[in-house]
Amino acid sequence: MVDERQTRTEKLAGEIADAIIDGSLEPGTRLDEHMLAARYGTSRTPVREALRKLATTGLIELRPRRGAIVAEITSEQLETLFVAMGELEATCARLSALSMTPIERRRLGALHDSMADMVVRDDVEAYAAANIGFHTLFYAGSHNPVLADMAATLRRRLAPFRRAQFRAPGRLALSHSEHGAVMRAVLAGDAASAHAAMLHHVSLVEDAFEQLAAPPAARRQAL
Amino acid sequence: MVDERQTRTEKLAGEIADAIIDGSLEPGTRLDEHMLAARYGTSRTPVREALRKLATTGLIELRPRRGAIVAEITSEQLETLFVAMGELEATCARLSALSMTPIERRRLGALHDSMADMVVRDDVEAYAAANIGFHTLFYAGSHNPVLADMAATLRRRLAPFRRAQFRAPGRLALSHSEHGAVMRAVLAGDAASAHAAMLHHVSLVEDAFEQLAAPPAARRQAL
DNA sequence: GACAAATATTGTGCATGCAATTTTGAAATC
DNA sequence: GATTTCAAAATTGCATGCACAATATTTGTC
Repeated sequence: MVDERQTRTEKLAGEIADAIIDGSLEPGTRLDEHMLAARYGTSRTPVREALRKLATTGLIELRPRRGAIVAEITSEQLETLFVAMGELEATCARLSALSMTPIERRRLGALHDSMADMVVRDDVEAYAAANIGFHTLFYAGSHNPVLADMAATLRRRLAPFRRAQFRAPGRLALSHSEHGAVMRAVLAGDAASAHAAMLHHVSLVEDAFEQLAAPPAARRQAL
Repeated sequence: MVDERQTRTEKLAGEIADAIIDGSLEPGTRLDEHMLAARYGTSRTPVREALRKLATTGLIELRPRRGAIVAEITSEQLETLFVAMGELEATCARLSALSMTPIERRRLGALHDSMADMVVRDDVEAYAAANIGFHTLFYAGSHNPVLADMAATLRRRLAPFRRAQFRAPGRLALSHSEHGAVMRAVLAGDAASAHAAMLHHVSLVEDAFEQLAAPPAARRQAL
């Protein structure tokens, strides 16, 4: 059997979070403690502790004595989350411009180059995966784990709403060109430009989301 | 009896957090579940749930199967937290410049004016209290509850390390003048300047902290 | 006397059970 | 037929107990 070093609570928190992010648990779903305990083959205690943890990330809503539900997000709150993520990413880019090491800068350039090929091949899958890596480089490059954590948590939380971000025609090339602007500013050590470029880049993603809006019905049917 | 609407878990989380922030529970202290349960007159279950919650804010460290301790912070981590808070505050100021309502702008001006009197009277207590209000105005003014929450949480977490921030001579006047710069940029709707001015302002606070550094011994004795 | 191994003890992780609150459903009234 | 009232069911909050892992202590050996 796999070396089971993490506690049931942690494993549960991860699995429930995944189920929410990949859409198996829709927003508004009641998270009955008995039901979850039965589904994952444990008692209610670790389920309760996992729910508390998820509640702090905002993924679920915990109402005292009234149980937990998968967080329902209004389009207004979604907008707020996207803005917050954009600002955090921009801040990470700003700090990256100031404090990335030469090795980190080289990695950034290499990744950006390899992504150019994916654009040419129109390989959406590969690009989407590499895109996460690209942004993660700035989290790390900020050399500030606190901000990096916040940004990563938000990105994860918004994942369900970004699935189709590269579907629209021309998105890949546009994204790559935006990446280039951010990268050049960071490599030049220009903090203000890096901030502005990243903010502009993530705003585009937000726009892409809005074009796909009215998602509740669409997402439900997608199950 | 007081209307006890919140659960024991929530109340416990609050009380333990307060104890950590006001210094009753020193960094490194082991948080024995039985001990806490006895001290607060409950069973271990709500204590455990409260500890999980505090762990996500970073106030305590939860090591699987090895119990919880009040987070020990290295000066490096503290630096990271101060930088993160500075960036978040600067971001809130930036957004405030873009989206504060006329009413919020008027309140900002009024508070800043009233703080001038406190500087003249050298009323450190009043100024410290008003200072929190001043910064809180930007959290609200960002019109982004997600960012506002993050900033407020960080400010709270750093509170123990900022107690003496206005002690040094001339600090009050300096702080007030910095506030003025931030305020003017925000009122002028100059996002970039607001960002820069706030970043500069909170960096000063960080410097003030560093002058008081080597805090472990000093803080212990202060109990 | 120092170090290693074995044992005892403490403390966490989790299961289970009970009390109290919330929710649901049905009956009764308007 | 709609609405209110009340009781039953379901569900959460919390307490308690047990098993196992981690730590402390003791014992034995070099």
